[in-house]
Amino acid sequence: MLLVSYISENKAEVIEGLKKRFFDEPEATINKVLELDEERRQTQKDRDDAQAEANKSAKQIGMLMKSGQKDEAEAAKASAATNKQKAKDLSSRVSELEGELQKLLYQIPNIPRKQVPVGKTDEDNEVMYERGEKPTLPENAKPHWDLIEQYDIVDFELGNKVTGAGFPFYKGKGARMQRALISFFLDEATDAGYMEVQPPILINEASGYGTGQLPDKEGQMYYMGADDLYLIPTAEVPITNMFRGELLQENDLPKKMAGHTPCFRREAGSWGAHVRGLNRLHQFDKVEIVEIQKPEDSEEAHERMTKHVEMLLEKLELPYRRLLLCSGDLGVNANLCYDLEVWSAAQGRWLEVSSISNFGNYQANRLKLRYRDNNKKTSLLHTLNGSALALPRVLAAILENNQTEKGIMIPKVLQKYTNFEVID
RNA sequence: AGAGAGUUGGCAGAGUGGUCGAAUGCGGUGGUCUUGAAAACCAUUGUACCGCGAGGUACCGGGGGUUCGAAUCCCUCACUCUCUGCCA
Repeated sequence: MLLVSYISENKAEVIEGLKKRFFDEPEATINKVLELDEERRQTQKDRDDAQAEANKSAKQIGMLMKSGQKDEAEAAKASAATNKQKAKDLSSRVSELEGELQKLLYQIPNIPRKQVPVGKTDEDNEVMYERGEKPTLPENAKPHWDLIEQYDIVDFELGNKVTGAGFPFYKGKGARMQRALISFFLDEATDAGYMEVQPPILINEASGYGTGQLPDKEGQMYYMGADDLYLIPTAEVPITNMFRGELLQENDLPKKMAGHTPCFRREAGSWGAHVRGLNRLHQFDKVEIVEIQKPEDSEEAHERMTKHVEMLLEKLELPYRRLLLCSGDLGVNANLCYDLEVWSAAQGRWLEVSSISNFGNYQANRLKLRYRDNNKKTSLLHTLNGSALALPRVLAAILENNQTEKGIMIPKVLQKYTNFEVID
């Protein structure tokens, strides 16, 4: 969430940013925030004063009791009680105001950076560039959902029986491909300086609020009511929350972590066109990279992370393009986001395989994630993350793009992980 | 899962109703001394909110309660440890 101090110091810019996002009634909302904050401050001041009085009386009573002046002590109790009641009333008013303010702040998205193009849907995203050569497919080329059946490497029917739609089994060379991709991605991340972590895949409510999945995306997560835990939609949640509430030292920065987890998404209401095969699943595997950076370094880190993911796609010999997300498609927590899409030759369309986001201090403010610089000043940190990479669509593209009469050719870089060169 | 014991500042560890934001030790920072270092000595050393400031307020696992006054008493939740049980 945004800092109230930031909102009040950059009111015009914030309203402008919200308009860019097509946010409803930006002026009214921002004014309400500032009003609530003003009232909260005043009420808290009154409360503190009343409490100070009460504390003073309590000390006096203590001394009177000690020196045996019981009557005076009894008299003082009356006025202490009045102040105490007053402080109590004001306290609950402060909590009320804080609650209202926070609720409002949770609804306000991050402010898009200047370079973010204005647009409402993914069609308005800006294609920055394309890399790699689109393959020429044989005449009888098939989409991946046919290929996985032909080679019996992913089984949706089995998944339907055991769990339900969107939970496929990977079998034989298909399963081995998954393991190969995970190892490859993690090895590359480790080489790039990320610490490998294996986080829990269930998270508590506080973590959900910390990275912003709660409250707004509650319906997208699987919820385990018996234990009040959520299945993670992405490793971003547990990994970033490693640092929730921490005060780091400048010399410990940056923090760079990479982790592989299954990811779970209910995708409520979003089933329909374009979701055949591996294009959209309820459970999928992903390697995620997360960075905690000083504010002045986050922009450079964002670019470096994106380059890292592009390098992965290049090594896998997949044609890709880089998109600058428009204001309407940008996630609420992010101020800048690049998507990487791979060319899925038989489907003849681009598939999103990675989103690399810079959240500025928006998440850090929720997380209370700060650092103390070498001048002893504490400030909020910046958080970033990106998929490096999401597996099913990468697999789909490899299957489609590399299909030949002899079978599916495995990219060279993966062969040492698969121990086979072709799926046939 | 059952029984018991715990949770205090960066760490260790006192404190069982009043001037306790909290002894003491270690660690950290600054200084004295030294050619330099160590040792010793001196000083300093939590976070957040409000306030121009002086200063005020809150925080001793979380939440609630009793009391004029709570780290200290009560309730509740979470977590940790020990023993027993179960288990990859």
